[in-house]
Amino acid sequence: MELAAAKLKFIEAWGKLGSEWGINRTMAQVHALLLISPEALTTEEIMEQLSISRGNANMTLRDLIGWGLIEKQHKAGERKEYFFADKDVWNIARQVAKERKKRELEPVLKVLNELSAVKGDEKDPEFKTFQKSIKDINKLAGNVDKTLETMLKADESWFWGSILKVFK
Amino acid sequence: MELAAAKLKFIEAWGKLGSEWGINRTMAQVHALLLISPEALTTEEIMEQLSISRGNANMTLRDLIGWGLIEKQHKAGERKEYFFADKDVWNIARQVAKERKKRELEPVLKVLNELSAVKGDEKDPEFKTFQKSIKDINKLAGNVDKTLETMLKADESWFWGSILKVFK
DNA sequence: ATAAAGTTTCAATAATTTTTGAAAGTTTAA
DNA sequence: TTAAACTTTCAAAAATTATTGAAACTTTAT
Repeated sequence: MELAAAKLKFIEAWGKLGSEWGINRTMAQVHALLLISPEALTTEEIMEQLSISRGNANMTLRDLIGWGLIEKQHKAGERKEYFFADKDVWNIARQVAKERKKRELEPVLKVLNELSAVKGDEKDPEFKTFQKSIKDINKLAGNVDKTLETMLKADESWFWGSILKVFK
Repeated sequence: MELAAAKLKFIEAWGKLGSEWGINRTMAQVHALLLISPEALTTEEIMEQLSISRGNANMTLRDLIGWGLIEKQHKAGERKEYFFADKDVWNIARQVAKERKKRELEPVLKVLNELSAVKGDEKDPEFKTFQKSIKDINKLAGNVDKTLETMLKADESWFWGSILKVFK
């Protein structure tokens, strides 16, 4: 396979994975493009390479900055803004984990905690089943939360080294 | 909070979480409903409680069966089909992990492996950057894959016990 | 065989999400 | 200032995804 074809394939695969995980396809594709670009790119270049509109490119780039996955770069003596992606895959994973934890896991944990406090008739099977499910989900979510906390602070090789050693 | 209100809140929260993770909201809500129901429910009851159409209920229930999250139950002397959810939250987590691994992670790993094999000019920064990103993503995906494999076979308390002990 | 009870299908519709593109806004240099 | 270069916004359109509901189908009991 040619490099050009391989790049397209990667951008497509990354876009598909993103959309399956609740991340808009274009956003994942722009991220993929910047991830494999040695140089920072302009909005124009991104628009052209992915055949997307200026508005879409602008919004998507803004979102990616919001996710902490890319940054703006200014080149001396140039008006144009350039964009580049952090190439460190472990940083990317941590950044995504951090944002999704904050945006999705934490609100759910909050609701689960409220629901844990609901009182009811201990003899009522409806109540007992509800209570047990909430308790179990809460426990699982708490474990996921603690593991993510560790991951966010950890060095890649230590993290996987520890996990894979135990799981040998 | 009343039990009835709490149930609605749980169904809503579960539906929202599902939709943020690429799972259709109705599917997550039906799952939530069955998860907190001590008894198996009929299609009629599900339609009514969630205000959804028969067609939607039928398709959603079929999908949930396909994900291995619920099962059909036949009651003696009754024509109707009843549905119930596995209440074991660890089983649910494993089942979801198993399906998403199969449906999403594995296809991506396949593409990444193909892309790892692409040859090019070692002096070309375009090629070097591409190659490094693919390699790094491949490594991360491989570690995730191994960890999921372990999780799929593991007992809940052993799994979290091992992880949290190391990460203390 | 037939009718009632129940289930499935799927074309049409509705809802939601994404994208466009042109206008408005901003910054810089002369 | 002015105008060119560039960026941002957002209402409208397009694309995608989810839902409906009625007809077709299947199963069971008589």
